[in-house]
This record gives sequence, structure tokens and C-alpha cells, in this order.
Amino acid sequence: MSRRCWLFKSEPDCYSFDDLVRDGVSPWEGVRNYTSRNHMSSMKLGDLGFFYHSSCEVPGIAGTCEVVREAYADGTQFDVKSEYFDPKATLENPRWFMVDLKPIAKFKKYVPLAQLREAAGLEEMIVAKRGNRLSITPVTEAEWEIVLALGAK
DNA sequence: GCCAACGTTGGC
DNA sequence: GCCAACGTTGGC
Repeated sequence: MSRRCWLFKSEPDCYSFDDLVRDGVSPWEGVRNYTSRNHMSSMKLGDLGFFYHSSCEVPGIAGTCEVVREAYADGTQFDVKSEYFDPKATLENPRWFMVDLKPIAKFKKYVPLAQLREAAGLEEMIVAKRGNRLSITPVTEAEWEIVLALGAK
């Protein structure tokens, strides 16, 4: 069984790849979209991820990470003081889940969104498509290899 | 700060 | 269960 590849989107002002490097391991909390949640629920230990910076000066991929804990209930949904609080979630029936990530490596060279859009073989990469808003998207093995090469230059 | 895209909500 | 209205995301 081979590892699957994913892309995780984060606003660097909120949580950047360097923050993940600093923390070592971090729960990917706050996902409140069903498609992204379902993607997380299907993740397995050892699955790989790109760490994408969105809503910033130069959006793009900063590095790679790995799933080190499979989906479990996101505690922030029960916390009335959290911006991620969900009144419809109960301890017995959580609606939202998260995985834990750890960094693998920072890219030698940051790969901006514009470069993803130009690169041969990435035409179908979801994050590069217009109007995409999903915070977690699947990445094919071919796409993984191409982006990895771009980041290693 | 604009606006296109699209997910979610809620009335019917 | 349809669909219009609304809210959010995120590139530009």
C-alpha cells in the first residue's frame, strides 16, 4: 500500500510552514468544510502533504509534511470560546476531525502558485485551478514528484 | 478592497 | 428536495 499525497492550505499569518517546523508536530484544527473533512478522515499514517500558503503576498508551496496521527475529534468544535465552535457538535457525535502533521522538509526554493500554473504536468492540480477554495485537496503521485522537483531546484 | 466561485442555509 | 440568498475564501 503506497502513501497518498495531499495539499494542506494555511494562511501563513495564522500558521506558516515555519510555525510547523518550530512546533514539530501540530494538529490541523479548524477545518469546517465537509469535503476537506472527508479527505482528512481518509488519511493514513505516513501519508504525505504539501504545505501551501494562501491569502498572502505570494501564495505557494513552502515544504512537505507527513501525517503522524489519523483523524480524531477536533476539540475546538466544543469550545464556546473558540472561533471554530460548532453548536451542533456533541462529544458523542463530533462533526469535525483533525489529523496531526509533522514537517518533513522545507523546500530549497519556494514554489509560487504562478509557477504551479505554468508547470507541465500540473494542469489538473486542484489548487492551481481557478475558484478552488478547498483547504485540503488530494495530490496525484505524478504531481507530487513534479512539485518536489520544482522545490528542490 | 474587489469580485468570482462555490459551499451552506433556510424557506417553501 | 429545490433553489435563492447569503457568507466565505482567496487570488488579484
